[in-house]
Amino acid sequence: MTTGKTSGESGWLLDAERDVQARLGERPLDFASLDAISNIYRAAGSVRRHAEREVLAEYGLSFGGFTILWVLWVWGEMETAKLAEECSLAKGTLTGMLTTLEKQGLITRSRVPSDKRRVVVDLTAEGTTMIDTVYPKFNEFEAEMSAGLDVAEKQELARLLRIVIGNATNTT
Amino acid sequence: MTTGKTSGESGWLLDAERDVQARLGERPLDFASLDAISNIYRAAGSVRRHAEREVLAEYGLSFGGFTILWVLWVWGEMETAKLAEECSLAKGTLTGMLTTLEKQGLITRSRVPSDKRRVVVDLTAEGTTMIDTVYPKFNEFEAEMSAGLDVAEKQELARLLRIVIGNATNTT
DNA sequence: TCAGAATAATTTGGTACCGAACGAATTTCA
DNA sequence: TGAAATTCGTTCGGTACCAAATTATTCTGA
Repeated sequence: MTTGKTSGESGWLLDAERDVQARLGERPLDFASLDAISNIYRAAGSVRRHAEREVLAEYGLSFGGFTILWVLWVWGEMETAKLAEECSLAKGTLTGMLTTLEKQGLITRSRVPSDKRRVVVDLTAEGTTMIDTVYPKFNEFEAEMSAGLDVAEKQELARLLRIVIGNATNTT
Repeated sequence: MTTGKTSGESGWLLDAERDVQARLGERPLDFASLDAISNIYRAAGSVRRHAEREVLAEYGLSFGGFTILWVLWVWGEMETAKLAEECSLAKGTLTGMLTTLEKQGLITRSRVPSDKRRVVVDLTAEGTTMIDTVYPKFNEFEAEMSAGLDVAEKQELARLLRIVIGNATNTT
């Protein structure tokens, strides 16, 4: 059993870190990296689920769908290959999600006349209204998720993560 | 096109932040929070995909399956409710993944004699061998993912993320 | 004691997501 | 030119994942 620290998920990591140390203490493992990296997907999962439940569900949007809308909103119409890259999605996945968003009337697909293999995606008026409405709420949510960090700490967190992202994307 | 900031993904958010600001005009958004939080799921996605492709695929493990094995390895046998919580999985999801791992011969399920509703999960010998083999490689991978950060920075990253995790799990 | 409430895992129905295979359109170069 | 290679988006098969409904077991109280 886990012993200590009563509570749910927030006490979890402290226990985990202690227990891993106990279990694996003699082995030549890099605990600092373990701690840093494993917390990344833990945090991402918690934040994502929380966002879907508390912010996005009300509008019928998945996290991925929201991201697509957001990217189009910020950068304007975009071809699918570029869009998939910006959203960190496999292109096959994007196809399905675009179909969903299209059915919801939030985006349009149109083939490029000069190269009919290519498809350009853009927000509809409804899509624009949607993201206009949702994003401010989402940003409030982001602020809640980073409560307890001052601005310098938020910037530091973003900077450190940017280095990790670089490591994960540049090295094959 | 993405324009600015030299290279690929590390400059991405700076562009996005600038573009969002332009798009939203004078609206009072919290850009520091946006930057910090959005980088979390970006990093998590990159790291996760990279782990599945470069480390786990060779052993036929999904990221979630690996996590289950790891938790059992560190803490020993566990009831499913606890296991689901530790792995941040819905209990229905866990059921399916346990079935997969059971077919692979890596874990066993057994009902608790004193309460036959409950199920205890444990590693088989094969499961133990598997995680014994895989985890050191996974830890190497974690070190690669945090290359460029010194120990203090890794600890700081972990600390900041722990605060976010607390925010995402405590407030419902 | 025994019917209903509570609790545990599983099943169900649906989306998201990936990698690989596919087919259509375009480019290359003999 | 025109056939082969390349480059698109989509389709396909499969896993992962969630929320809600279901089934099996245990607990509760009149």
